Amino acid sequence: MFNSILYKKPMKDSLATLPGYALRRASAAMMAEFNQRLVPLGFRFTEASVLMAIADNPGITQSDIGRALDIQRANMAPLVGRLEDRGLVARARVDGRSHGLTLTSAGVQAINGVRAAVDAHETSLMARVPVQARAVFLDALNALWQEPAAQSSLAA
Amino acid sequence: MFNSILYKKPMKDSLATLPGYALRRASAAMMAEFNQRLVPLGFRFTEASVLMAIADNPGITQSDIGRALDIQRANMAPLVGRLEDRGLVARARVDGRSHGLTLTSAGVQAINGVRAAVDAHETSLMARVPVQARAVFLDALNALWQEPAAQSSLAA
DNA sequence: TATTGTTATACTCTATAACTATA
DNA sequence: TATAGTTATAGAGTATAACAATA
Repeated sequence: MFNSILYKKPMKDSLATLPGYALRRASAAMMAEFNQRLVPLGFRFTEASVLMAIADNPGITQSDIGRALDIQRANMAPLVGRLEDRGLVARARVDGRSHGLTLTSAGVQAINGVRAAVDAHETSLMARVPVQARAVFLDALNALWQEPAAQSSLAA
Repeated sequence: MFNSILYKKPMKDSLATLPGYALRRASAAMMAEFNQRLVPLGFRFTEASVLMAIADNPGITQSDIGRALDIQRANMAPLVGRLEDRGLVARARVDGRSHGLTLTSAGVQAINGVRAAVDAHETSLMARVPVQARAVFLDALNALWQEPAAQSSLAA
């Protein structure tokens, strides 16, 4: 059995020809790689994305972040709470019910590390995309979640 | 506030220009849509993918499926257990420790429904991909998880 | 020694319901 | 009535460690 790997007949894998399956595997692989980059920074993916949203939009509310990033309000609460406990984010009441979020100075330092990790990750990712696909790859991905599903998508 | 939506200034969203972020959002959106298609069939995504792997490779073992689909051995046990309890999959000892998996007749019927859902989903997905991207989209996605990461990918 | 299947366990993300206080 | 934030809870996917049986 010294060569069990070489002699093992390859399994049929009809899943690999399906764009939907490939999309999920690609996303999972890239998320795993990106999360490894975030480990030394002490962040998880959702925390990093929320920090970036606040850095881009100082004073934004939790609900607006949730709508933009597709994170439930209920899940934003403990997430922002952790960032506040770490001294990275400050809440300031906008009106009686809304909190405007801003980065503290420690938060600004943290976002710099996050952006470096993001840049490295995006470079690594695009390097694996075939050259002839690079110009259209981002638009194709964005079309899948930004465009409304075609009419009667569930009946297509 | 009758027009709060119209007058709400659009937030800056630097995430939307990142292929890695777009990949995750696209995958999440497509998974949500596909899972909705599977609800009436009574399956979850991982169950459907395992059924397809067995249909393509009768007699395959749990460990081989796990390696092909990137599912941990430990997580295959309860997953296959559920399919067996529903009478869709049969286990037959290959040797003292391996079980070869095959579909029962009920499993064959189930896989037909799964394949119909998959076909509808893939059609709906590709319809949203810009025409000029379709020829290269699948290869780009597969490159992201099938190709080994570039050397020193975490330092790139 | 390595592999298969298994159990137990834990973490992350996600989803819903319900509550308060405010608009 | 609708919205913001919160709490509690549950489901699904994923990850590691450990074990017995077998190769």
